[in-house]
Amino acid sequence: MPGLLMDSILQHVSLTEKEQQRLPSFFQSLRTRKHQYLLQEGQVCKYEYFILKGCCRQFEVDAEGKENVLQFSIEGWWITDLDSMLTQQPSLFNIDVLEGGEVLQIDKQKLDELFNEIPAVERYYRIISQRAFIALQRRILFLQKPAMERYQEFITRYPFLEQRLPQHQIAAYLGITRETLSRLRSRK
Amino acid sequence: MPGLLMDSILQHVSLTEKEQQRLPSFFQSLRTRKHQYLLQEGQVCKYEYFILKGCCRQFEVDAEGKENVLQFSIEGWWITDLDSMLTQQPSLFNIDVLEGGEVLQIDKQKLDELFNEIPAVERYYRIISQRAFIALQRRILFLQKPAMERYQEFITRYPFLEQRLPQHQIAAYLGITRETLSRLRSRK
DNA sequence: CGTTGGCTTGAGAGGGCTCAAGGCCAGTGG
DNA sequence: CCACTGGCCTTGAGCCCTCTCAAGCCAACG
Repeated sequence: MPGLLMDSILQHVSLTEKEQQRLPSFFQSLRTRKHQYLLQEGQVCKYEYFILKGCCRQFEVDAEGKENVLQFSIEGWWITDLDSMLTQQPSLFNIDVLEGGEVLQIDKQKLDELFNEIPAVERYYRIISQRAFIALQRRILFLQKPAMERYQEFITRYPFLEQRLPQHQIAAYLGITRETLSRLRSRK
Repeated sequence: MPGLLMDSILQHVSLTEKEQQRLPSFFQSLRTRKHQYLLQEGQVCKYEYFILKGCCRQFEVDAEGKENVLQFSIEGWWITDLDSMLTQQPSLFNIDVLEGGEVLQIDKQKLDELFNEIPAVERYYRIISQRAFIALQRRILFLQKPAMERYQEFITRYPFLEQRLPQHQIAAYLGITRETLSRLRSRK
C-alpha cells in the first residue's frame, strides 16, 4: 500500500498504468519501533527509506559525543545516507526511529533496476534531489544567522515538526544546546 | 569545444557517438570577465552555467550587508541558482565572476529538451545533484565546528581553491570574518 | 607617488557554551 | 495509592570564542 509514495512520485512526473502497477514490487515494507536503528555508524548503508508513518532522524555523533542532527524525516519523505549508499563505504551517520510506524525500503540494486525500467522514476529522483539540495542551501545560510532567527525560521517552515519533536532534538538540528533553545523560547 | 563538459558527463554515464555529437548544440559559449554578474538578486535565474575557464561565486547579501558565499565554482563545475531556476521566482542570490574565462550556458527549456532527447544526461544530472547534496551535508556538519576546524577542512579538501581565492572570500564561505580568518592563519 | 584593496593586529563586547542545580511530569513497582 | 525514578525542560553563573570597531601595513597600479 504505497499510496503515499505513488502520490509523491505523481506529484512530479507521470507514470503509465502499467508502471504504477509495477512500482510496488520494487519496495519492501517494514514496521518500525521507537529507538530502532535503521542505520548505524560504521555500517554500509544498504537502503533508501520512504516513510509511510512515523518519524526518523539522521545524525552524527561527533568527537565530543555531541549528536548533530542532519535531518528529520516524516510521512512522505525519504531518508538514507546517500554518501554511504553511493560509495558503499561505512557510514559516519546513524538513522534511528523517533516515532514508530512503517517505512518502505529499497536497496541500491533494485533502485538501479527501477531507474532502468521506469525512467520517469529516475526523473522524479533527479527532481527531489535538486529540491533537497535547495533546502540544504537555505539551511547553510541560516546557520550563519543568530540562534533566535534560526529557531524562528524552523518553527515557521516546519510547524508540524516543532510540535512532534522533543526540544533537545530541535536544538541538535539548529546547532545550539538545549539550554540555549530553552532560553530562546522563554524570551520569544 | 565543450571537451571539459563531455569529460564530466562521460565520467558518470555513457553516450553514443551520435549523442556526443548532438550535445554541444544545446549549449551556448560565453566569455566572462572579472566582476561581471551572471545573476543578480531580484532577477529570475535563466541559465545553468558550466565553467570551462575561470572562477565564479554564488552569494547572498544579508540584512546587515554581509556577503555570505554559498559556493565557489571553477573549471569543470556547474553553478546556478537552482531554486530560482525551478520556481522561476526572483533570485535571492548573486553569481559573479572572480576570475574571467569562459562558460557554457543552457536555459531551462533547452535543458528539458536535452533530458528528453538524451536520457543519459538526465541520469548524469541526477548523479551530480546527489553528489552536490552530499557535499552540502558535509558542510552543514562542519558549520557546527569551531572556525579553526572549518578552515583546516577547507584547505585540505579544496587546496586548489585556497590558492586561487582571496582570503576574505574564503572567510565569507566559512562563515567567519576576515579578521578571524587572519588570526587563525597566524596561529596555524 | 598617492590611492586603493587586501591583510594584519589590538581592545573590548557579546552571544552562546559549559557546568551545575532544580522542577515537573509520566511511568513503574511496592 | 503513593513513593520513586528517569526523561525532559528550565534557570543561573561564569567563561570563551568570535565579532565589531579601529588603526596600520604592504603591494599593486594608475
